[in-house]
Amino acid sequence: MEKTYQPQAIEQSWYNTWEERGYFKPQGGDNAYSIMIPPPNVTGNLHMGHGFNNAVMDAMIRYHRMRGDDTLWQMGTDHAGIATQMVVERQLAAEGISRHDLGREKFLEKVWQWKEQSGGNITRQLRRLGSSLDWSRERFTMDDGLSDAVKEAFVRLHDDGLIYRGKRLVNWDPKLHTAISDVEVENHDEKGFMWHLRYPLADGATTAEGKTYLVVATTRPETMLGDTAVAVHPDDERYASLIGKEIELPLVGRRIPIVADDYVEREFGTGCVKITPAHDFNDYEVGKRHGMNLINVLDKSAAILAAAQVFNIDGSHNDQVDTTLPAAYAGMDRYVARKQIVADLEAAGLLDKIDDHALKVPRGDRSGVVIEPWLTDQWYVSTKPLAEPAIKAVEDGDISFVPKQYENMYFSWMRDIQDWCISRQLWWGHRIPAWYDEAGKVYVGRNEAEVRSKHQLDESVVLQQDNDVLDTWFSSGLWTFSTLGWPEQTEFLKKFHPSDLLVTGFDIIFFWVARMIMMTMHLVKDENGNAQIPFKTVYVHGLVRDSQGQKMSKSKGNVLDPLDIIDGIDLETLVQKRTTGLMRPKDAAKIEKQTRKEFPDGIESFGTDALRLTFCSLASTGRDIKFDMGRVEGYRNFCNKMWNATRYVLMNTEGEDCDQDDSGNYELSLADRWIISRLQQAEQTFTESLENYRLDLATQAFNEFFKNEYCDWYLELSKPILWDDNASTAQKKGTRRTLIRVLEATLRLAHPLIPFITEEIWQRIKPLTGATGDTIMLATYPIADSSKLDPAASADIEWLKGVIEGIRTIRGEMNIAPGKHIPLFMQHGNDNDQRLLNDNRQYLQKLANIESIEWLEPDSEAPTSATALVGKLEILVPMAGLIDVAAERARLNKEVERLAKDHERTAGKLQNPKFTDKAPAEVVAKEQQKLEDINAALVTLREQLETLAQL
RNA sequence: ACGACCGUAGCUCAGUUGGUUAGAGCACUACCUUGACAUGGUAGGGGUCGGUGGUUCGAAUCCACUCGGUCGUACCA
Repeated sequence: MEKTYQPQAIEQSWYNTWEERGYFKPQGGDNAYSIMIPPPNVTGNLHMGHGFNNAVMDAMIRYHRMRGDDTLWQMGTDHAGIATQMVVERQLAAEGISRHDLGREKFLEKVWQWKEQSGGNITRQLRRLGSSLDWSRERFTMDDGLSDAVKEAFVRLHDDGLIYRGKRLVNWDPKLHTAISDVEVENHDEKGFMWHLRYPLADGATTAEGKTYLVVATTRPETMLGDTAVAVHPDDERYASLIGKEIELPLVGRRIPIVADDYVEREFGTGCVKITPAHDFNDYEVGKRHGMNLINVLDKSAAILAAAQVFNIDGSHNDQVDTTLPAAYAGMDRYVARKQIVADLEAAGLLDKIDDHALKVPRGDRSGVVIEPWLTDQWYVSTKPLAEPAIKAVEDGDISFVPKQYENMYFSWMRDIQDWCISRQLWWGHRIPAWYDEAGKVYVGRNEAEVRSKHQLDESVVLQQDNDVLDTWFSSGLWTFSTLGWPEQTEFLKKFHPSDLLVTGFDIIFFWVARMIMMTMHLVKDENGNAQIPFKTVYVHGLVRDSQGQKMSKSKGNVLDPLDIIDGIDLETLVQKRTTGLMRPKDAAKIEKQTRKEFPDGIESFGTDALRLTFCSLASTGRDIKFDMGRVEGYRNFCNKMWNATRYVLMNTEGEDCDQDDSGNYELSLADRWIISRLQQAEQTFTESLENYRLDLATQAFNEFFKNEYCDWYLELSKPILWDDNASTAQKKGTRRTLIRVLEATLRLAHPLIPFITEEIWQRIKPLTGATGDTIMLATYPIADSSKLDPAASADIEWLKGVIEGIRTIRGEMNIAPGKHIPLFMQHGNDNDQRLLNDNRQYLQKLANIESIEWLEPDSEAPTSATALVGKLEILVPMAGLIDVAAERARLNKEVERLAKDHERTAGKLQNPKFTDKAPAEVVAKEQQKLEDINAALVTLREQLETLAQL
């Protein structure tokens, strides 16, 4: 074996081997276990979130696969409507072509071409993480099967009265010309203004103060063209007499009423609010309460219309209201119009004042432009009826969240769920299966032929399919079952649905998790006709943040690419990567500076296993994690330790009889029995931790066992036997057998977390272990065997450790070279101590570099020594020529001081009758024992100090 | 403003139902190239567990208040 661990040399080739040999396919026993991957965006690139959730999912998948379950990790990607369309549009734009030049059909061909060429990026990257996904069943939300599922779902929901079309306010992106969802809107703090406008009262009315106008405050003066009322608080005495009177809307000349609504805050501004139901979500609600019209004054690009469009609150067309708008603003962009309108109001003496005002501005995350609440015809899913069973499924525990507190988040959202706008004005996506006749009547069906036959429409009726596509989340909502072949009742659907585990971030509980639950429960039934859930457990993980706790983002330039941690990256390349393609190029200098400061030498290559171990170690309670590169390095070093421990084991077992043929005739030493016992405990803890989704505790248990027990102690304890010419063949065989078999079991135990190094080592040691099988991936998962627990061996080893540590402490603090062989005395021990000495003399001499050990009778004179205590047993290192008296006294004094403090605390407790009366007897007994031990130790140490004082 | 979560060593994090001297990794100090490993070993230093008050024989752990941080919803014209 190479002298150091080199992940680059092993990881990719093992992955290729696994995939080629079909190990990722379901192939276990009767018990099915499945996870559906949250479909990554096909335009996407790997980020730390993927790294994190794949580490978790793959750990669970590999664990269950090794447990013998029929295990499916379903792979697939989603088509990411807007993102993909924009990528291809950008490409076309470089050639000077717009999608409209091409037309819909041709454009979609281009998108598919792009997908074939570039859509595999993310899937290649996921392979680098070691994820054991079933690639043979990979799906894509736009493939034929999933598209059929989408149509089927749409039609069924429509037939069940749960999908409808309506005119509503939506988040409209005036650049991309589509509705977008709330998650695609980012609210930024920006500086703006509050314009105070004077709205003249009609019919000579005056305010209580005698003014002929009301002052309304607004951040969006241009929307005043669409005002339908001014609202005041019903209890506001200042305006009580004006309620029901009218305003003459400036510039427009339309009359609008003054209404009372308790939405208005009396204290804010002037207490008068202009109401524009067609351009503001809050105003829309006010408008609904007062039966106002919706007056839309903006076109799809957010420019002012030549004439307003007026609708009744139910969305129907209204031809009663005058649609005249001032001609001067027609065609002006909203911000140009804003300037002009303010200027015109000022000229008319209607501008009261302008204040600075900080506000949240909603911007489209793709386009960066300010989102406009805009009135459009859209398709909606009626969510209330779907939410009810979905809430119940979680209440009843059919679905549970880990950690549990996320259930509250789920409930609170589901309780006031809004109808879901599912249409998008894009070309790339699932086209809505609805057709219109020339009169505008809509028919829904799986295809045009079905629509015609269902509604008896012959060829003479011209049908036109809806131009819009469905929200990408609509197809994602079907993910757990559409990927398994629904609406066909496939074997896979029967076997693997409901899935077992969903691993996802809390930020999409609403947008994805909740919708999956609703869609699945409505559409998928079991044999008994009962609603099926999509998954039993939702594991919610936190966000991966940078080392400062900042959210990682391209614009902050603090993004880490998991592949750069795996492969390493030099500083210049990293700087370049972080500073290209920025939304604001002027940030480049700052980002460069901060990158050079944080990674002066770039990033080392740590390998996938170290990265995965880091994610697992941080995966505790669903909280955000600050990514710490130091930890990756630590785990890389840990892998190196595994590598080198293996070299030691191989060095001592290759070509030897390790009982690989199960011939027996071996003898287990104390150390062998102890490490085997300890292994059972590690297996127990590790498995329990996995079952509870505490990968951090599993990681900890593994490290603790492998490094602190197996490497630090067991390997050392094996040396005195293996290197002892007098040791018997049976003893050596027993030790070799234990060395190799414990290592082998440990590899299987840890394989779900660190697949590559465990496979590499397993293959190398396999012939010596008697293990069979072609891969550790499909080897049996270790299960703790309580019959192998050996408390007696553990107690003996604890004694041995205590003695050795006592000697090492003396050496360390007294500056005795570790290699110097020293004599040792023991005194005042009991029979057990004496037995232990006799049994373990050889271990002690070898591990503590002792030249001789002498057991002193209680009454015999001991040489002046440095002392360590193991229980009552005194470990004496003679000082002659080795130890400075003053130093030893200082050391003992420190120890006495510590014990004295402890004594005081413990004695105090025991003297307190409240404690002795009320505390459980075993706790009291424990304290008593402790006090005795402290007393004994103090007596011994003080005697020693006396002795030293007399020198 | 409301709700959730968090605050433990210089840094990143554990700490199960209250019960020895509050742990790990990284960083730090000293010593050590010894026949698996310097991507290492051994020993060591470092914490009044954000603060205050309470419950309790006993609180990092439970309760109340408070300060600070993160996130979500509402932050409104």
